[in-house]
Order: sequence, then structure tokens, then C-alpha cells
Amino acid sequence: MLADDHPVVRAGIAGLLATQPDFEVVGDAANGKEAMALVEALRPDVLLVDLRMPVQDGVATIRALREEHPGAPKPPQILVLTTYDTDTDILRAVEAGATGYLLKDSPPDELFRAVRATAQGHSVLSPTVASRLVGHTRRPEPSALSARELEVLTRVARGTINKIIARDLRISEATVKTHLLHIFAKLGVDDRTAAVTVALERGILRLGAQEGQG
Amino acid sequence: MLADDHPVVRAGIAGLLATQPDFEVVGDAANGKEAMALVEALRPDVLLVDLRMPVQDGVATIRALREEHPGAPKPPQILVLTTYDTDTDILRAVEAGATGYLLKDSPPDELFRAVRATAQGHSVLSPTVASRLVGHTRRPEPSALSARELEVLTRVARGTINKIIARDLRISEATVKTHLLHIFAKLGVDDRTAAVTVALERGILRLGAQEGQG
DNA sequence: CGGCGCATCAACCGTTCGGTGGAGGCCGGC
DNA sequence: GCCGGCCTCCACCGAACGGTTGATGCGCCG
Repeated sequence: MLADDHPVVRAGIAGLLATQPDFEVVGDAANGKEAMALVEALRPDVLLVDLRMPVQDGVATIRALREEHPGAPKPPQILVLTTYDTDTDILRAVEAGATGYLLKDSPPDELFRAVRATAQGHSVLSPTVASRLVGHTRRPEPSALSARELEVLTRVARGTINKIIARDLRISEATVKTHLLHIFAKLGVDDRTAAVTVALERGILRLGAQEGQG
Repeated sequence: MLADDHPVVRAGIAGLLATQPDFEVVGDAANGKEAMALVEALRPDVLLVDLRMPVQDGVATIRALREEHPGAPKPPQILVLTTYDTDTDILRAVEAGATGYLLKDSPPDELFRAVRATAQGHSVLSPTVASRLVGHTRRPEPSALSARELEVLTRVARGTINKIIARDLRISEATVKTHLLHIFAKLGVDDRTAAVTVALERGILRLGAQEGQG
């Protein structure tokens, strides 16, 4: 089964998979909510899912599918198929319970192999993705901002001044500065603006991130 | 003809177009350079092109195709088919000579209509895109940073301090500040960090933008 | 010709920021 | 029980930043 908000991509995956005798596309969804309902109804062996989707994104969908089936015998194997290869995207998807993670610029052969492997529960990662994850585990976390630091940084990204951030978080301005210094050290920069761009590049921050749920 | 770096998307578009009797996909390319060579050889009526591609991106390709054919009788009509709908992406593509601009989340029918219209030289825009462009022409340019201002802002995004930016651009620090103030005014913010995030959100700046040509 | 936008520069000001060198409390792991 | 990480706070400093006012030169356009 497929879940992707782009009709073109859905058609593409479906078309490619249709060339293989051992595959059958039993359904497709345009967002996470649809996907969950369809999975319930169709019970596919494998779910190919995009991360960035309206209504409910990929990670939330994966997590929900993994969790909500306590009695159900067999949740589908999940292969993430997306354009995005930032560190946190990958990590969040894998942590949420994705079996594999493939980038959309992979050649068809690789896609086929990945789907077969996923069906059998084997973990598949794009070469780029794999090296990223390895790098992650070697140096535990090159970034790994604490929750508090992230709160500070998101406000910094919006251009909020330390004094206001302090008032916002009910802490003193000195504390905000301390957090900032720690953030700089972790990101390897030495000013707030660079911190924001680096965080965005690594996927630690997201553009237009107002939402506060996680 | 198609130009997109994602095999999945190429297959998707090709598959969708194949369902229509009046379309024929004569070739496909994975990047701008490939696309230009193939257009030369195949002379398609319409070129569907993605903006974000390796080697040479969509806008550069469109511009090159429009310019390099002074003697040639008929450059192809160009339909941009992309995920990105930031103001500057659209503007740059249209200015480069794109006939139409469609988002990848458009339903198949819309794609078909768009291709047919493009083939006849009619301009097609996604509803979202159209409204954006209209908004643009109403208020001439809400952003519209000058070239110099953009140079300053890109360096600011990297965390460069004014003094170094000044040395970089062979101007005085005072001038850098003046540019910054103008940037703030144009973007509706009042500090450099917010300026960077707003510029990124509007597509004025791009993450990981080191290249200095254009 | 007279604007207008752009780019350039110069003082000058108060504010904010980055950085140092502390300090204490809390919690979880070895 | 101690160590380490996280969160919290303080005082102080120089540097950087935001903002003001005012100025010059260039090129474009009506």
C-alpha cells in the first residue's frame, strides 16, 4: 500500500511496482489519516509512506500504526520513501518504527529490493541514509539539543530577544544566555544566526514551526 | 519529455501521461544537462521539468533552452512541475521562460489539462501559484531584495559579523548596516536572525547556498 | 531636468549579545 | 554516594548590533 500526498508520486510507485510480478498495490492514500484507515481495511504486507504529508505526517502515522495494534496480529512492515534525508527526519522515522528508509531518488531496482526486504522484515536504508545513521551512532549525538535548548532556539529563530525569551519561559535572561552558549558549543557556531541556519540544515529546527506538540 | 531527478516521479508522470491517447513520452532526463541534450535530439513539443535537480537546476535549464536557440525554429513549451511553491521559485521560473507552473500535488486531470494547454502555448498555473502571482503583482514586491542586499543577507545567514561582511564585499561596515536596515524593513522584521528565517520561509534564501553565480 | 532607487559612507547612541567565571539544585547511572 | 548532565541564576566586560541623521554619487525614467 502507498501513502503519499502527490498523485504523481503515487502513480509512479504504483507503476514501477506493477512491473514486478511479485508485487500488488492494494491501495493508496493521500495522507496519514487515510493511510491508517486503509491499512485497517486492507491489511497490506508493506506500507510505503512519505514523511511530509498533510493532515497527519509520516512519523505520526508510523507511530500510530505501531502502537494502536496491540491485539491485532500483524501491523504492516513500513518502508519510508521520501525526499528528505536530514538527520532528525531519519532518526524520528526509525524510532517511530519504520522498517526501512529509502530516498525518492533511488533507482527502481533499489526500490524493488527494498520492498522485498521490507516485506520480510529486513531493515533497508539508502546508502546516504545508512552512512548518516552510522555517523550518528559513532559520535552519540553531534547535536542533541536538550528540550529546553530547543525551546530557546526556536524563539531565537523567530528573532526573539533574550529578555523576551526569558519572560516567555519564566526564567532569567542569564539562563537564556547560558542555554545559548551551550547551543553554540553543540552546533559548533558562535552566534545565534549561524545557530539557526545550522539547526535548520540538520533538521533540528523546522521552518514555520509554531506547533508545540511532539 | 520529462526532466526530474527522481525515478519514481519520472515513472509517475510517464505512467499518467500514457493513459491519455494524445500524449507520447519521447524521453526523460535526470538533470538539467541531460534534459538540454535530449531536447536538442528529440525536439519534444512540451518539456515537463522539475526545479530542484542536480548538476543543473530547472531555472537554469529553462533559461538556457530559451536563450540558446536563436536559429532554431521551435524551442519546446515548458511546464514546470514541482513541489515548491515559494514566491521566488515561481517568479524565477516564469521569468526564465516557463510557460506554466504546476504543483506535484495536483490531481491527474489537472496535469493533463495543463500539458495540453502548455502544448498550445497557453499559460497554466496551479491555483495556489496563480493567487501567489496575483498577490505579487498587486503589491509590486513585498520582499524584492536588491542583489547587494542578498549578498549581505546570505553572509548574515552563515553567522558572519558585519565587520567581516564589509571586508568580504569591500565596503565599509556602515554600508553593511545600512543594507541590513533596508533588509529588515523589506522583510518586516527587526533583527538579523528573524530576517534569515523569513527569507528562508519566502524562498529568498536557500539552505546550504554557497554558490555565488547568477 | 528632476526625481527615485540603489549603493556608498560617517558619526553617535543605547541596547543586545557573546563570553567568563562562578554557583546551587535536581535527577539518573555507575 | 559520587559524578555528570541539565536547568537555574549572578555579575561583569567588551564587542557587536540596531537605529538615527545626514550625506554623496550613479543610473534610470518620465
